[in-house]
Amino acid sequence: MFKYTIEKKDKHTKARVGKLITPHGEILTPNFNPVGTQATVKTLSSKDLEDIGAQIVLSNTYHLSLRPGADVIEKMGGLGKFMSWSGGRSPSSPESEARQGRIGPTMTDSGGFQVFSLGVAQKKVTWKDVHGRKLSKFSKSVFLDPSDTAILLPAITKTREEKELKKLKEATIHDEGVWFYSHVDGSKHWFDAQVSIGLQEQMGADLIVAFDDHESPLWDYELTKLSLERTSRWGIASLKAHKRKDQLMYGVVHGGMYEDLRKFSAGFTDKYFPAVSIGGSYTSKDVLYQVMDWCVPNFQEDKPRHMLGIGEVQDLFEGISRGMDFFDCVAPTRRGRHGNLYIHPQNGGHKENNFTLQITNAKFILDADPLDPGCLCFTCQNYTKAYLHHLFKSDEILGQRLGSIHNVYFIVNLVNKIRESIMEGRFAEMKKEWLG
RNA sequence: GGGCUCGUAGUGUAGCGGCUUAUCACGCCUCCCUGUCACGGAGGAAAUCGCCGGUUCGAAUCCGGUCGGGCCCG
Repeated sequence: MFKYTIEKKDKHTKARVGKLITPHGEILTPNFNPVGTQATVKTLSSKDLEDIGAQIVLSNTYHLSLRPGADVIEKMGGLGKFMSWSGGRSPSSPESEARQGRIGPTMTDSGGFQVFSLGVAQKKVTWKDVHGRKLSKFSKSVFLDPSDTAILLPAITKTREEKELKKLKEATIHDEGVWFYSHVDGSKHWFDAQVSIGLQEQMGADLIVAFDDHESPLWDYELTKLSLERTSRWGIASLKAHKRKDQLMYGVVHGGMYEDLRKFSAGFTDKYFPAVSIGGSYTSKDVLYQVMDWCVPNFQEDKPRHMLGIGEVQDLFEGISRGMDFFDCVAPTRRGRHGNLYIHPQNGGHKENNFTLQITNAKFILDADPLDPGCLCFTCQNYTKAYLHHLFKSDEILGQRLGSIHNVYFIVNLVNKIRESIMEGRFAEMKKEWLG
């Protein structure tokens, strides 16, 4: 039902091109998965995603189980059918092929990360460098002190004052799972491996993720080790709970920034799971790349490798060159909605600006050029920077949509071009052109 | 002709003798966003309080004049 084959390996790096066959179509790697947390990639229709060339969409078990409920998605024919996702255009199939009724590949995240990102990570911390300057990267990565308990804020608290006045509800992590409070209505819920996998089986995505515990990068070795032990235990429990054979399950590597924990976790995950992923939060890009360097040598060649939550331009190059196959990230859509739009190196993109420009800047008021000259996306083919600037300054919905179309197109096709460069033996060259 | 009102950043406003180096909102400028609670988060610039003159130790705040807007009575 699933088959992963390596088609081509790069001579100078660990980069590789592969093909994953799933029940709902094949996916070429390296591959970027747009994130559609609530069964929608915000502002984009399934037709938009097809036109962009996306091959798979990632949704979230936590969000969908709270609303509309995994049972609703099951009754509506599963995640792909529910969102009318017909999949990307296969290079081998003709443009005119009818898409009616076809369902494309989907993936769900386990919900483990949300226990962290909506709970443990809620306390605000600003990272500073050795000179006391605020770090531009990861400055929003917020982590609780190990002694604090996790907090979830009910959505019914609308203003900051209300939030402060409301009694904050704690989420508590136990050996077997997590109690947490819904951000939708404040109701109490239990998540563990059996629950997460059961929900993911109901929703029916092709690729699913084992239920994992997420360490804070601020935690010391002992706390991180305890967290990793939970992840390992929950991973095995996830495998035991998993019945459907038409779903491929990723195990998740953890261990924070500790070499021996990461190496152990990578080997452990590779030993038990048919597919491997790397999870975590990272205080810098250096740590992120170091973690991948530790993990990858412990993975077997022929298993799909997913880099959870990662997908900025530089990180895609560094991840692919280290042998990672799949990436997902909210950056293209979130940046797209906030007017932070990707541009190629020849148009001013570089590492320092994350290959983006801020379209709301006043210098674009009368700019008659396309956003990213040379880009073939719908936005760049039809609109000027001046118009995009106006849309964002006016808070018009079309701005968010055109920004998202461009950003997702940019990243999906950047990875597609990287894949081609590996096939043609010029990946290192392309990486140098982009990163210098 | 007489009377009453109002005049504070781009806009709308708070303050009505020392607690204000003048409040708040929007707007403006810039930065940030890595398994999305997110049209979100952070920072910044910008007003000699219509003008002139008094009273006072001290005036955006009180008084007089003046200019401008609005209203009322003849």
